[in-house]
Amino acid sequence: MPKYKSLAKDIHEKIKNGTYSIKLPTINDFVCEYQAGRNTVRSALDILVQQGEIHKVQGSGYYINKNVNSEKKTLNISLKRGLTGSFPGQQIKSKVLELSILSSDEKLSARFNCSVGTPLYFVRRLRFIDDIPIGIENAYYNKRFVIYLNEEIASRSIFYFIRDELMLKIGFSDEFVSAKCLDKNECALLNLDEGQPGLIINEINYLKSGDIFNVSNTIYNYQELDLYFSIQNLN
Amino acid sequence: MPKYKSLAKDIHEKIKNGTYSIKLPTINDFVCEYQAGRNTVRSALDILVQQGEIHKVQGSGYYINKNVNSEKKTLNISLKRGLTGSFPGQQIKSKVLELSILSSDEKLSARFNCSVGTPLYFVRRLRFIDDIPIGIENAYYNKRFVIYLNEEIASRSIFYFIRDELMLKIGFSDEFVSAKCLDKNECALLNLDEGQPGLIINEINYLKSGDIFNVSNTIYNYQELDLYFSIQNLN
DNA sequence: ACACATTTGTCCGTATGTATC
DNA sequence: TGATACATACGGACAAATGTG
Repeated sequence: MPKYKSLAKDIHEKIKNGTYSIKLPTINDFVCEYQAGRNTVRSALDILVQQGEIHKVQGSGYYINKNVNSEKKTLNISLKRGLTGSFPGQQIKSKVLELSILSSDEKLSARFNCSVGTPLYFVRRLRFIDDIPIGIENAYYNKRFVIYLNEEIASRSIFYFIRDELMLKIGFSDEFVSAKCLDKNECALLNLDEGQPGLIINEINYLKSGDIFNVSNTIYNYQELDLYFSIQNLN
Repeated sequence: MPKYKSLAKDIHEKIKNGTYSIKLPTINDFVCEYQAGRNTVRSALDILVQQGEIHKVQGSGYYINKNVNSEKKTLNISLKRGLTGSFPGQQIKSKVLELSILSSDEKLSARFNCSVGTPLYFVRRLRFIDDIPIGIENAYYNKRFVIYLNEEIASRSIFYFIRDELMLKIGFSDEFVSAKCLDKNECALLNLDEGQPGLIINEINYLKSGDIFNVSNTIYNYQELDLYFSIQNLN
């Protein structure tokens, strides 16, 4: 792990520990503490800025963000850790509704940027946080990269399997968020009355190589979950 | 404007022009072309990466992202330009449903991180793209920073007014996305049948100073709009 | 399979600009 | 006004990944 990432991790831990109250030490303080260069410390802090954990004010310093409390659970999507990594204290379970291998058709190939006929895994899961149904995930994985999957893996964390077992290097993702009216079956799975809405995320996940390894559509339970992310103005 | 931002702007224009096909010139090419340092060019390209316009592959180069086409209009929220800046070709109109000054209560003060009684503008607008009702925006502005507003300004772009006339420096924002069932009135405003859902964004907007100048809740027309953003994996 | 060139990633140091306090 | 702290910009060295032959 590069130095700036391990710095970011360490500073993140200290923030969670309550080591700092509101204001972080200055860059120079960190430079001394960690025996690192200024730019390295800046890179580390920028990670935490991107993740919505802190913000910076020129001429003043770095400050810990207050977290706005919602009645619902809040999924910080910029963390890119999947449910399992996003709710560490809580019990994440997944009921595998379907797991199959199929051939990519025209439409999927367009999304995957692969040729028609490419073998894909299809996984449909009902996901729970502390036994509350939180989302219905329909995911396709390009078998060229995700060479193996089974029900046991899918019932735990596909994300960790891909990252830590298959050792794939996850790069970036395109996220499309929308809403829709759910059908009878979807409502039943999420324990919702008929005609209720769902919060939809369509995701295209890329490896660091730029290849797409996963395309998914997840219907989240709007009564239980909020999405959160922080945006830095680049104008 | 700093050099890396003007570089980013220039490269962005060239991408839109079709100057490059898929792969961008190398960093070194840009270093020569713009007489800039390597890190400056990297900073410029990183802006475009953040905005989901390009991606990079170590050892290989920078590549233009394919844009996935949706049937709906797509709002790239990481651009932080408001509707007016996000749909440049199209006609943005806003019908001001309410504009008033009020005193911050307990709940608003918690969100604004200000004391109870602080004067706030409240603006409720129905927003249109090419005469299609696209969203209902309920926004509060801290009068301490947004010292003036009127209906004429609100019917155009509050965002540009704040940035270009009031010269406030917009920093970052917290975004909370959810869905809900709309009530009769909300559906009527958005030309939806009763009982239809809405895509909700709750926003807290900060200045570069770290002060909150705006808190808003917008109900988007789920039939017309998708949200888009790109996420870089920082693990 | 291997070596090599290319290209991006990380890290350091330094100087100067700009905003805050 | 001066001191502090972050922002921008440049240059150089080496690491790591990719692509080629």
